[in-house]
Amino acid sequence: MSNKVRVRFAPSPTGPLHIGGIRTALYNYLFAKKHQGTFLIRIEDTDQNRFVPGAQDYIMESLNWAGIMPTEGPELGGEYGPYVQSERQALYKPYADTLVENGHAYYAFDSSEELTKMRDHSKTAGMPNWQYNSITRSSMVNSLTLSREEVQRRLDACEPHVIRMKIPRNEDVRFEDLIRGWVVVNTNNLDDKVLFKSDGMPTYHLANIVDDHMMKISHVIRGEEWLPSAPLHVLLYKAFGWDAPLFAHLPLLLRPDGNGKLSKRDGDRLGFPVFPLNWTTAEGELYSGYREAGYLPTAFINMLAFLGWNPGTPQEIFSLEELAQSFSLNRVSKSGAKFDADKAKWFQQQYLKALDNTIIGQKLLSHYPTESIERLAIMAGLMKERAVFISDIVAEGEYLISAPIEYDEQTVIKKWKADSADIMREWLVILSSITSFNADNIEKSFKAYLEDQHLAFGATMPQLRLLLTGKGLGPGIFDIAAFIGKKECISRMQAGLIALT
RNA sequence: GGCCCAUUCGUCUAACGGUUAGGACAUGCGGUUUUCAUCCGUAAAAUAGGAGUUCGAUUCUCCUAUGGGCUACCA
Repeated sequence: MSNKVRVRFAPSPTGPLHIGGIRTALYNYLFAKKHQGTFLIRIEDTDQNRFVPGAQDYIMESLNWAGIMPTEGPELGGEYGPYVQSERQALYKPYADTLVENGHAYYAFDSSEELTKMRDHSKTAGMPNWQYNSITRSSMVNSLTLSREEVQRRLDACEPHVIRMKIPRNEDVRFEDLIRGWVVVNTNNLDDKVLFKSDGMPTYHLANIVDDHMMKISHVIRGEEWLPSAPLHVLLYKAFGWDAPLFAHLPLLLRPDGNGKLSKRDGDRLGFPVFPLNWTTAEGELYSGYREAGYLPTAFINMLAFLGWNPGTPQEIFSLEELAQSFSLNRVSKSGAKFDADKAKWFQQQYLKALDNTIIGQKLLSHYPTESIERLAIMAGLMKERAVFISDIVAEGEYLISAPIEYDEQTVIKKWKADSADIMREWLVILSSITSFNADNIEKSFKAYLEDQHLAFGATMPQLRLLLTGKGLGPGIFDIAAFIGKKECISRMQAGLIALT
C-alpha cells in the first residue's frame, strides 16, 4: 500500500452499538494496525430525530473495553477534527452548493408529505417502486423544472427544500470491492438521493463522502448494508472530482436461529448478549452486555474476529497483536455468519484457563474482601478448570470460603450409607492427628485408613466430600481439605455428621 | 415487486481446476481423573439443484431455488 492507511469507524449515536458494529470497528482497527495506519472514529449524528443521549459514551466505552480505541476521534482530538458531524455542520452546505452549481445536483421543493402520497398512489396503481429519479424528476417541483427566477424566488422566501443528487441516466457504475470483487450497478436503478435536508443537515451520503475525503480516509470498511449505496458514493466522488477510497463491505452477522440479521432483541431472547456492555433504555429496559456477562474482552475480541474472518491456519487463539499481524481483508468471507453462542463460550473458557491465577484472585477479591490474594489465587487454580466465567468460580467454589449450609440431596441419597457416619467419625479422629496438614499427607493418611478398614476409595471419598463441601463433585478433595485447613475441616465434619445423622 | 450480495458438515470455516473435501464448536462413544471439569482418542456430519466449459469441477459461466441486504428529507 503506497499511501498511508487511514480507516474510520463511523457509527451513529442512535442507541447501543451491537456486536456487529464492534466487529466492524475491530476489522478497521486490525487493518490499520496491520498497515501501520491510523484508526479513527467519527460520530455520524446528522439525524437529529434519532439521537439517543448516552449512545456516544456507550460507543467509546465499548471500544475502550474491547481494547480497540482509535487514535483520533471525539474527545481524543486529531488533525482532522472535529470528529462529530453535528459539529461540522457548517462545512457541508458549500459542498452541496458546488454540486448544484456544476450540475450534479438540484434543489427540490416537494415536501415529504407529497412524496409519500406519491408513493402510496403509485403503489395502489400497481407500481410499487416509485422513485425520485432521472425520469420522475421532470414532473416534480425542482430547479430542473422551475424557471430560474422561480427557483430564486422560492430560495429567497426560504421555502423548505432539499438538494438532490442528479443521477445520470443509463450509466454503469463499477467499483472493485476488496472483499467481493467487481460490483456493477446501472444508474437507472438508482434514485436521486437527498444530499442535503431541509433542516439544514446533510444526509449520511453527503456528510460521509465529504468527511472521508477531508479526513483522508484510504479504505472504507463497513457493513454489507451499505453495499447498495456504494454506487451513489462512487458517483459523488466523481462529481466532486475526488479520488474514491477503496471499499470493503463486510458480511453481516446473522441471528443464530432462523433468519435475518442479528437484532437487539435476539440476545436476551436466545440467552446470550448482543451488546458489548449493558444498556438500559430510556424506558428502563435492560439489554445485557458481554462485559457484565463475565466475558474477558480478549476472549470477546478473539471470538468476534473469527466471525467472518480466518487466518487460514489452524490457530484459533489470537491476542489482539497477533490478530493485527495476521489480519487481511482478502481472508474475510463473503457470506453472512450466524452468531454461535457456544463458540463464544468456548473462547471465554480458553481465556479463563490461560488467565493467571493471581489476576483471577484479584478479581475474586470483590466477592471475598476478607480473603488474601494468595488464597484467592489458589482458589482460582482449584476452580478455573471447571468454570467458564469468574462468576462460576464464585458460585461453584463458595464452599472453599465458607462452610456448606446444605448438602446436595442426590449425593446424600446415593453416597451416604448407613455406616458412613461411623466411618467418618473414625476418620475425623485420624485427621485431627495429622501434623503437617497438606494435600499429600491428608491423602496418604486417608488412603491408609481405607486400606486398614478394607474400604473402597470410590465409595468413601464422596462421603468426605459431602461433609466438607456439601456437594458430590468438584476439585480433588484433598486439595480442598488442605485449602480450608485442619481446624475448618474438623468443624465442618462435625457439623456435617450432625446434619446427616 | 425492483436492485444488489451471497450459498461447503447443525454452526464458524479450509481447500484460490486434480484432496479419502481438512479443522474448530456443538453432539455421540471411549480413555485418563476411582467424582466433576480439564485433557486425549474416536465416530457421525457438507459442496442447494440443473445445465454448460474442461481430460477433470467445491472452485469458472449461465439458469433455477433458497437466504440476506437495500429500496426515507435513517444511518
